[in-house]
Amino acid sequence: MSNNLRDASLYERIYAVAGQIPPGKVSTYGQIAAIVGGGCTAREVGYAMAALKEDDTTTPWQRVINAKGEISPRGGAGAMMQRVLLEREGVSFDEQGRVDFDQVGWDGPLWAWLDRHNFKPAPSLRHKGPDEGEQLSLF
DNA sequence: GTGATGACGATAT
DNA sequence: TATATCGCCATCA
Repeated sequence: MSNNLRDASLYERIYAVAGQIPPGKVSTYGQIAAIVGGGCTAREVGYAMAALKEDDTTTPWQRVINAKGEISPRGGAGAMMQRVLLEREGVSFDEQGRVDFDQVGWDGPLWAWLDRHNFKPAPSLRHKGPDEGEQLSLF
């Protein structure tokens, strides 16, 4: 794909944002959609993840979960593998199989990264991070 | 071109 | 808090 994502397909942009989630952190379908913008909804993000090959290692699909903090029920083995991958990164689940967003929730990419890749999220999401410069405020 | 589908989300009950 | 319903919009048949 091109370095400049302005002309990239919707899926490519979704994968690019998802790829910014650091190990040990998780994001939600709605968050990714809000960052990508431009007619992207949570459903599209989920659809994009479903389109990935299961053995894909270039996109951290396992770090994208639903807004309830649960791994999306996609039928059996895949969901369990996703949980194992996250636990390997240090993400803990409670008795109900949920994660704590206060603990492992992703704060979003740096604004400089968004600008460099021509993403245009709502300006209201913009704020000053503690030591990491400007970033999004998604929580 | 048209309708069905879906790794979702917000709201109502 | 746990279901039920409806809205959402890019793909696909």
